[in-house]
Amino acid sequence: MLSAFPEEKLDPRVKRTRSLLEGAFMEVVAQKGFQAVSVQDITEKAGVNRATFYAHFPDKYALLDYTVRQGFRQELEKRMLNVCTFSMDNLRALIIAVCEFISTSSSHCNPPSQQFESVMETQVKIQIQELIEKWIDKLSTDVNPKIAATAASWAIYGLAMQWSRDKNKKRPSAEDFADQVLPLIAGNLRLLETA
Amino acid sequence: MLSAFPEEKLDPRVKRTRSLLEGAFMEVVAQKGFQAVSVQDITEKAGVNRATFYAHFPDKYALLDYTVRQGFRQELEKRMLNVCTFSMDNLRALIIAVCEFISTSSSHCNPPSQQFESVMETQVKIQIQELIEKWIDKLSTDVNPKIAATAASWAIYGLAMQWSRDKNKKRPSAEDFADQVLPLIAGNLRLLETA
DNA sequence: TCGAATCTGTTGGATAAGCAACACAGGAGC
DNA sequence: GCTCCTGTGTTGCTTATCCAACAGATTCGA
Repeated sequence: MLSAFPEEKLDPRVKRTRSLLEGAFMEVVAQKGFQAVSVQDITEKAGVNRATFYAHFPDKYALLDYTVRQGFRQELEKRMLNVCTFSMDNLRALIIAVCEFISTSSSHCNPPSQQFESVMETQVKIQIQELIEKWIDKLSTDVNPKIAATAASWAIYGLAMQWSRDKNKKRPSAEDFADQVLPLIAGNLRLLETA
Repeated sequence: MLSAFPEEKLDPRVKRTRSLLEGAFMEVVAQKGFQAVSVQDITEKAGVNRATFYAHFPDKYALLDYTVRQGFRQELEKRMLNVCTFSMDNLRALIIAVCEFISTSSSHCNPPSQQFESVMETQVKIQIQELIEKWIDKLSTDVNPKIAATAASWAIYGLAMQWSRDKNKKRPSAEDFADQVLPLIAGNLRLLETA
């Protein structure tokens, strides 16, 4: 598999350690919430020395960044969105991915702190933007990739956020919601005609 | 917890490595059978360097020893038999433990090789024997601990083996079987009167 | 307000794990 | 016979992790 992310030639020990920290982090955050969690909690649960933690991350905020980033990348990989070109179907799949990632992630942190949501927003938007920018770059269009990708990433995240916060019984499924907003985003990209 | 097995002050790295090897070993053995498995298969699946394997075990047979030993210890710990004294209830629990351990283990190795069963028999009997010897030591009785423990361990293992090979529809549950043979074993220990 | 306790980052030296390379031992096929 | 191939153990050197100890920050209750 030709991944777009070249983080695969790492020392096995490094992979292992980060993965252990990531797993432990998610567990303890689910139990106590992000704020209440200490670095000690994480390393203890992970079976990793505290000094080793600091060799990888400056603090728990950096681990949160890393965890969210990795999580969303996996979400994209799962749907093969990391190895594809632009199409309406893929854009739709991306919107669904964002909706479901936000939904499951935020339900996974009790209580959901401001810190948490802010980091999630930053990291996820960055990756949406990078992906869409790559999509546009591969097309021959006069749209400015950076501009269009920025607009689209903000729009997608905002919409997905609103959807995930919607507690109404009649909230549409992620798929239906994606169908609903798809033309809007596509118009945002000014790509309705080229694809 | 005051465990009878002092393997708890190990460097976290060696615990981790052995546990990874053990897990990978069980997986690949379940897939290909013990004979067909190579050291490479194991280390690859475990994400551990092959040289590291040899730093812990001379070959795959030693890993089999280790895995069986650890597995049975966990079986004992699960039932709290590693931290108790002799009683009929505990003897009964031990018989059940042996039955179920043999049953699940041998169903877990396809094809079940001679090597496999032989190692299992050796390792499990050793541990039954050690446990019973400790039990007897704590009692004030004129029974020779080594002799009695040897006889009991062979008898228990043999009976459990026979039970686990019994493919009859009307095979009793492990509990019923234990009740059935309990007096026999207890007589073997000549402890009917002292407990 | 003052300790006591807990958590945070950081350091130096010890130890385990990783890696690449090697010689060697079967086994398969020609 | 031969070579090719795959797996086995072993080695010297590099790198990551562990550990104990430290000083400073923060929290919390007396």
